[in-house]
Amino acid sequence: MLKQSKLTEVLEYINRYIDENGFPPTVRDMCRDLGIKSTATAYDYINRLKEQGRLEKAENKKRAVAVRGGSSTRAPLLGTVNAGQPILPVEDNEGYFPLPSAQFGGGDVFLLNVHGDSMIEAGILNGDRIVVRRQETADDGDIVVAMFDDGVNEGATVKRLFRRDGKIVLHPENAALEDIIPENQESIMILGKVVGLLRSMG
Amino acid sequence: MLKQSKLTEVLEYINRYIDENGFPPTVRDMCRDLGIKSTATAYDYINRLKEQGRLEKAENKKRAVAVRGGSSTRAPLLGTVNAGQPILPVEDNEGYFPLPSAQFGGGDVFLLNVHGDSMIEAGILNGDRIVVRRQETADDGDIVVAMFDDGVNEGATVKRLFRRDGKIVLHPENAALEDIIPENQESIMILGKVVGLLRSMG
DNA sequence: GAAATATGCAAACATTTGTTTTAAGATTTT
DNA sequence: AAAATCTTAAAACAAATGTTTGCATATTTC
Repeated sequence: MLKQSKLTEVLEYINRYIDENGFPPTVRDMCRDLGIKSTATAYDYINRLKEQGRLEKAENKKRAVAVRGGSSTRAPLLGTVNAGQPILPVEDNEGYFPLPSAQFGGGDVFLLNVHGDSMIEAGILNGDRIVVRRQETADDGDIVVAMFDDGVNEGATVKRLFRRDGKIVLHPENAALEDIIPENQESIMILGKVVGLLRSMG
Repeated sequence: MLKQSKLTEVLEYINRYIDENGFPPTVRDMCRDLGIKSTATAYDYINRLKEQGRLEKAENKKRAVAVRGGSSTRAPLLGTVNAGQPILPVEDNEGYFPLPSAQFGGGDVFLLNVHGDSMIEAGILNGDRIVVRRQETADDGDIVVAMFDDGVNEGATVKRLFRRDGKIVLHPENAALEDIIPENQESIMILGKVVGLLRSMG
């Protein structure tokens, strides 16, 4: 029986290669970088990893292996959101960012730059970049990105969502700001739930 | 002049393909999926995108295109740090995480899990994962990971660093906590500067 | 509207790269 | 220790895929 640790080492190599190059290695890349002396051996390792379900592989295609789950997901940065301003609705507007799937999971996520201090007491600061999972509903207490449009207030905003007296309340985590209870409740559209954030400092 | 929108469409296709398959498309994939009738045309598009710096491409290799900005750095998660506990010094202890280089830059960085509330007013919460750039010095006002060891206090900690009366002060961003001024100033070792953080929520 | 240029196509070509075959050690089993 | 099985290797093979060439058609320039 081949040692699991060897296969794991190969899998980690493939992960690393994809992270660094953006595309998977060939069997000959594996031979060179791992000290394997035959392409047949590397080929065999790949097939074993595939049998174990740890790797996906399309037959006969070149560089066509994909790590199950993948170590990174790609999320588009869609624009900027703050208290009251609309999101730029253009997809792929500011490029794609790879996110560590071990940190944020997979799924349909996008990024938004946060402007303003309305969520400062939840630890979301001006300039942070939030990770948003696309979903149309949310539970009480979730921090969401929501759009609404009534006569009084309008736009997209990041707030903690509550329901009170049958109405949706968008609650800023900032003692200086008031809860938002949109007049036109039907206009409220939840774009997603905030599942994480990235911050760059100094 | 070829329309930019067409090239952008091609780039988005490549992005999407990588998202769905985990590896880049071939010129023939592009022909089939985009209705292009010659591989030379698809080949030409790739080269134009490369000229514009929107795509990276390794010559002669199969499926060897990578979307620029999609590249990531790998950072090891070295352990946990809180106010007073030592870092586990084992490298590669909890695996490597790919970080978006567009967000955190390259360089020698590592990750640490943060335990405790000592930096809560700087927006660093319990459970956050900080991105630390390895360096041995720091400027006044930098948030650093530092170790020290004297009779009174010891261990590794995340604090804002100041110099006061010629002494290094480790300042918690939490009104409930006191500044730490290590007795044995010579024992202070700066492990790195906090340049970012990752947070998972809900 | 003719010349110049840019774009797209088809087909051939060249190379990379996955796959198979055969066999030599290494390890386990009998 | 012989037989059986597993692992790695070397080399050849086959297929996928990048690249080039020559030409036709559209678009721009004069």
